[in-house]
Amino acid sequence: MVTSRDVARVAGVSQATVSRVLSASPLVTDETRLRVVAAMEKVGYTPNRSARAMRTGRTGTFGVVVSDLANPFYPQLLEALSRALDERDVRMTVWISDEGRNQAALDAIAERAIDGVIFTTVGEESTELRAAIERESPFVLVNRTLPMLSCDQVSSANDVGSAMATRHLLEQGCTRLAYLEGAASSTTATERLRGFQSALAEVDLKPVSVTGGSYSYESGRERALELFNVDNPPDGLVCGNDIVAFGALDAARERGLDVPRDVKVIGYDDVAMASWPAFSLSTIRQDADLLAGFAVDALMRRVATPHMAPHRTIVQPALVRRGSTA
Amino acid sequence: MVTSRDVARVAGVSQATVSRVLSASPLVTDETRLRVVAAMEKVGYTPNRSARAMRTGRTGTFGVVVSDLANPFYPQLLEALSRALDERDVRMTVWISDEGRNQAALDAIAERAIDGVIFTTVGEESTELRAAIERESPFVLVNRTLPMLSCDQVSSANDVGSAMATRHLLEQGCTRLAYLEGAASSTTATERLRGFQSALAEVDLKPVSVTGGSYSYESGRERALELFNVDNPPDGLVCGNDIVAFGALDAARERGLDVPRDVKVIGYDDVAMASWPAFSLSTIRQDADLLAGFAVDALMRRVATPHMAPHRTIVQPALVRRGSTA
DNA sequence: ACAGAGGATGAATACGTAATCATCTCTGAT
DNA sequence: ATCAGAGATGATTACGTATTCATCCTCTGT
Repeated sequence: MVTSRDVARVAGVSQATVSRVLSASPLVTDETRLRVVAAMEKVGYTPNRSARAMRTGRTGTFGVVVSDLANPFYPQLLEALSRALDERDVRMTVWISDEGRNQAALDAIAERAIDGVIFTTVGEESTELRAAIERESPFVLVNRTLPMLSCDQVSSANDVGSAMATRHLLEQGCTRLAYLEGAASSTTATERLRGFQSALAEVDLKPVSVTGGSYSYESGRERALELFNVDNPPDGLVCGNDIVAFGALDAARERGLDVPRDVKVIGYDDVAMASWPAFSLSTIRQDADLLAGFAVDALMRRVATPHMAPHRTIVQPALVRRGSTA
Repeated sequence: MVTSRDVARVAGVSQATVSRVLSASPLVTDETRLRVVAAMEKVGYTPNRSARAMRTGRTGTFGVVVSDLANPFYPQLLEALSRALDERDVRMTVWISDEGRNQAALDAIAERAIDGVIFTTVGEESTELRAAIERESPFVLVNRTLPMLSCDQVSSANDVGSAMATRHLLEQGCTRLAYLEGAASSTTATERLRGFQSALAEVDLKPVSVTGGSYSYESGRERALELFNVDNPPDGLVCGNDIVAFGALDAARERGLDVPRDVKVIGYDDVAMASWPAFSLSTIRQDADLLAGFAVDALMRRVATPHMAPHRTIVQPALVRRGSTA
């Protein structure tokens, strides 16, 4: 392995000077800087991140915990986070799992393997997060909110978005609306449900049905099939997310219902598939790049200033009109 | 920060003994081991990975480079890799991008930020990989093969799988087969095309059409629409992967063609969506967990034994019959 | 011309761990 | 009873970098 000492020897300077060149210190003559850079080139030097990490206490790596890659929104968000981190020259260590990897990522902070972590999913119960706050482990929630938890959070205005979706269906003439909630344990689900209910309350309407389930295709399909079985079925379905909506669309197709004539369907997220002609799903767009950028910035600030007061960032969603409602 | 020295002081032993306990050395009495473990517990000790990495030269982290998360097969593969690495107590640093992040991951090896890297996508041109071999940077190709490159590779038998798909359509009575190739730059695409051609040659048939494109929904849809425009359109479509097949299915739907009566469609990968009733796509299953497990094992061996002769592992795919061909 | 300031560099050290080497104790065989 | 050898532990060092402290040199203002 070629070290900064080797570079120093070749350049005829001390190791300290090489280090100064690496950190772009102004205390180095242009002339020696050039000599050092040339020496680095010549000996093929690459700084050792492990050594640097030990010395500085910073690894230049953030953790990202993501669950349920089966929902295309998460790959999309992961990609956005990758881009955002890349732009800031930070590496990304990822934990994927249905549940319980939160602790693994927090342990990695304690082990000094990463500088902080971005959680894209957390349940209501968050004992380990409270402990992390105590311990001052830097972390940020993105896409999920826990109002009672005093930490940095970045999310989209789920209630606003869901209300937009609901009003859109009302404007399109729907009168019998059903809500297909996502996983009850997730905060996005409850927020979106609240938006639906408040939009209905504005016009003094009651929902035909509100069902709980999971954020999955199967869950959406099964619940929609149930809904279409009753006498006076709903003419509009507001879905917890796009995947649930895809299931609902297929259920309508199976029942021989025409979308949007017989029943209108709207989702949430605007995943890439929503624009496929097979679905042409109206939905609420969440700007993953925006969420990711805010999350990364928040975490960088948190790492730099541990005692900063927690900050909450809320991104506004947007309605995307497609064939499923028009 | 609490260090192994703190533990040593509390336990009344030397730092060396604490280190020995950490590495489960047999040279420690059960009695002192217990005392040390108790001290760790008491002071809340966590080993510092950065320091350990500097000392041992191993980070306990592998890199994974993945492109095109829009194709659900990759999230699936990424999740499988995450599982495989997790089981072996190795962390996973991820680079996501259309292209060109290969170099970033290889740089991370040079910087001692990771021990090795798993590439899930590589193009034919691989100058940087040749350089990596020269430099003895440990890496493994999974899901892509480069026969001319002397490195560890894990892939499924794409030609075999594609031939299986083709024979299946022939058995189902198709006589006018078209092939919708994936990205010509990818080795999987050319291998799968070869399997298609050889299966047709077995029965002395010529393809109606072979078109190049990308591994995307749009590419599949557009090419299928073209195919359905001619006088005597194909009655079977063999697609480069499932996403292309989804596009083809939607094209058929748009044209009012019944699947599988008018045209049969088969994909490749068996992503989760393929089993959705909306598609019910027959396809060739690749066992992502198997690929991931082999890839991780190969990389661990490569890291442990740099001069080991390169090894190639090939996993057999399996036919999955669904509605699109029956 | 000289003192003092500040700019540029080198020497030395610390980060936390694993591993080597040295030391000591105890057991068992002669 | 003595000694060899193994087992258990402690002292010390090295990993590669960033940073502090010390040193030297040059330039400026009087």
